[in-house]
Amino acid sequence: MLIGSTCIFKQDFLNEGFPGNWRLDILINVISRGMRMEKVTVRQLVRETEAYEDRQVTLEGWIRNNRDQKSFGFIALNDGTAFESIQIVYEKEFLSNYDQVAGLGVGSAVNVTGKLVLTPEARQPFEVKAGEINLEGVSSPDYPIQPKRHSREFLREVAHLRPRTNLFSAVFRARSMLAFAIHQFFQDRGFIYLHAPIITANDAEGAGELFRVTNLDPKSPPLTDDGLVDYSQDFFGKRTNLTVSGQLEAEAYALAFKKVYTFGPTFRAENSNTARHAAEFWMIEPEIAFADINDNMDLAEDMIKYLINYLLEKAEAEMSFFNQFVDKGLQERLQNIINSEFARITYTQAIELLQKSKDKFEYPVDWSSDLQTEHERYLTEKVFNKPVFVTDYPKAIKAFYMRVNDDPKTVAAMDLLVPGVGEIIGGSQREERAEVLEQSIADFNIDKDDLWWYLELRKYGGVKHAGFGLGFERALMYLTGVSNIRDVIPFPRTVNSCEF
RNA sequence: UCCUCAGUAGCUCAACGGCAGAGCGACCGGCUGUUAACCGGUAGGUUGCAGGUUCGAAUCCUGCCUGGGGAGCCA
Repeated sequence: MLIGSTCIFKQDFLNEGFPGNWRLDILINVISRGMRMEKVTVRQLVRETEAYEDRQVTLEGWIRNNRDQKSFGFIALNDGTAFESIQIVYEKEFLSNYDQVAGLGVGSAVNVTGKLVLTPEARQPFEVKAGEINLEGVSSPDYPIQPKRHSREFLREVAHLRPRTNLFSAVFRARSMLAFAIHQFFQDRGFIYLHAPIITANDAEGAGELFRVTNLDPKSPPLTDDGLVDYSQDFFGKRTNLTVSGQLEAEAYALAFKKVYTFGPTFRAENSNTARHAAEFWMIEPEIAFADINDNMDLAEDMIKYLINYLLEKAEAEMSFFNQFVDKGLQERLQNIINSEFARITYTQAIELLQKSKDKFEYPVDWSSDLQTEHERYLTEKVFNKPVFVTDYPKAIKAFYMRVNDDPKTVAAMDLLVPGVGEIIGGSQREERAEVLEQSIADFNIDKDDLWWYLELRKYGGVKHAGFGLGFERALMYLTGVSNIRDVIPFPRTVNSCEF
């Protein structure tokens, strides 16, 4: 305790600056702060247990569980800095407010000072013997999170409290780490992080239904002579919406920085009600110049493997929790993926595989229509049992900007399918030839005036380039085994649901 | 949007045409090392909403609402 407090004293002293005129009140203040117990986090205690052995520590956190007996009791304390909770032992003999502490309910916030002792015989490796427990914030008896299993559906209704459960503590710690890993991966490889606009007038891509952005009066918007809403009088002087993709902007920056990535929120107003769709989600969109579809797949494969590796290494407690309680066999499966090559097949080969299959499909398999979920699952789960790139789809079922192959019925598209989640990445080599691109824009009935700048990229030093979009939440689902996208977003926004 | 299943105590569920119940949680008490502690007791209900059938409806029928699973759309 003395060693610890001496340390704090010096630290505080330096932070305060050296007082020019010594005043008693300041001196007392500084000394009393220095005399306080060393404030630590659960994370520190779990990671450097030996360093704190037999030392006095002060913890602040929330009660996960409180069991009292006649003259002693146990608190499971969690402060959110680590997945683990710490056992606090308190005894009537040493605690003046024993009865108050014994009566504290789950969810209450306390400040605990006590000695860390190793408990090699017990289920937990160490515990803190409390000398003092002070109430920071009481929790009412109707606190909905109990020390027992709750359904995910119920926890979604208390999304403001669910991060205090084991599952969501692990999920959102993993989410944070995964976001960091994405930046690490690209930054290490010389990519420039691009903030693509959130508000855009570009609705030509057809990636999804749009959320309109306007500040016109919804009751009486200005009208044109035709009786339509006159968006020329709107804030931006034209129709605008929330972004459905930063890809087109990313292409412009790739043709300046060579390698860029976006990582930000994306909005789609699709009326889709599934476990893997949300109206607001995050997307990562790398774009690389002087690169073709194979470079694109190499990048995607490296990235997925990097992300898996990162979480397995840095989120050990969380990953083993997922493995035990969410998805048995998760760790083994992920380990296998790191060590295996992703399969790569063309759409045409995929169709052949499906046609040869003995499995009966609800939807017919024929060249020219898109692969159904059941087809994708068959390929990635039954044929390969690992991630599969499917490339070179028919032109008609893919987006206008994808590069037309020499055949010329197909385009250089690539989707990455993974077991359990389905499509996790969609990407392509982009059409860099101005005249071919203009033809595609015409074929898709898009007004080329809207894309004048996009076309100019082909006019001024346009080169072959490629990129893809990774759904951040889908990646997180894949890596944690959590099967509903609503459980990997802090406050999910889906059709008819925007609580919190 | 379509298909499908479900909605009963704070939570998880039982009762399936005849007295609305259990476990956990809450509250009160007991217990000298608990760890989703244990033991005893108490309270807690407009059975999602509206209508219908019936002597009688949580239970059967119709509509609506909400949620789960699947499909489409996609990341």
